[in-house]
Amino acid sequence: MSHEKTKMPLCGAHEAHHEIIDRINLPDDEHFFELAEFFSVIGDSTRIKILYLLFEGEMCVCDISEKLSMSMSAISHQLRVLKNSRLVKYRKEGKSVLYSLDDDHVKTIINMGVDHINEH
Amino acid sequence: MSHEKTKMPLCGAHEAHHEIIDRINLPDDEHFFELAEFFSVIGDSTRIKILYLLFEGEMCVCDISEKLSMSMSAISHQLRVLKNSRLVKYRKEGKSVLYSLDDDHVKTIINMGVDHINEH
DNA sequence: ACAACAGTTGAACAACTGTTCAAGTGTTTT
DNA sequence: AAAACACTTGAACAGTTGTTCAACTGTTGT
Repeated sequence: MSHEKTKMPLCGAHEAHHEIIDRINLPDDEHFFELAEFFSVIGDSTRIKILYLLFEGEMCVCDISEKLSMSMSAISHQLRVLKNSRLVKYRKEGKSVLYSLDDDHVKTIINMGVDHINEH
Repeated sequence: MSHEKTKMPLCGAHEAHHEIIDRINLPDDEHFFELAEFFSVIGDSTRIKILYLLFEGEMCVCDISEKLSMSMSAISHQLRVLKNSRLVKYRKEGKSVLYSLDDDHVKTIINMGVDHINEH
């Protein structure tokens, strides 16, 4: 018992635990980085507001800007982030650029976030 | 009707589009703030790694620290964030503090994030 | 009682993020 | 051609975030 103590590289916790822990194989860092990046994108209130608006249908930058009482520049910057994460797509129509959701189940993910908050 | 729609200016002069937009009622800022805060918490790779480990069962700070090759202090700081968001709970056992998931459907939410990434 | 252990905490600091501002593109109207 | 419009872009700036460091609490072992 006292001999094993020096061998144990981790805390003096139960060996049964360690056998379980050592068996856990985590994905590589790239996986976690991409996952974290995705959740960070919807982890900003401005971007969630934009997504909420786009739940109703496609919309131009000008309208989003007006509806959220923010500058077009600020909205444009955030739309680029959403676009880069494939949450949003766009099409040009004359002077306007019409944005819409690129992915239907983003709505589902956000609603699960709403559920989590409402449960507490 | 459909031909006119494509040529119709969306901002400024014409009001047809505005009538639709004006009807949209967004929740108040507090709702968006809480939602964004929740997604920000799982929008960090260290915290997602911790959650992945806790998917396998309860674990002490020391083990998480060792498994992720990070200082106990760094892990402890992040566990506090997860605890404050009710994603994680803990119980004390001697010198150790054993952390575990507080909420089962966090796993579901993260898996939806994985799906989103894999689709692109 | 003392030392080692497991973990927490606050301050400090570098890295990152979101908004603003000013200048730019391209399209439409006059 | 020129002006107005609907955006986009890069730089700058303040505010936020994650990790480290050092000091601390409380428990266990000798």
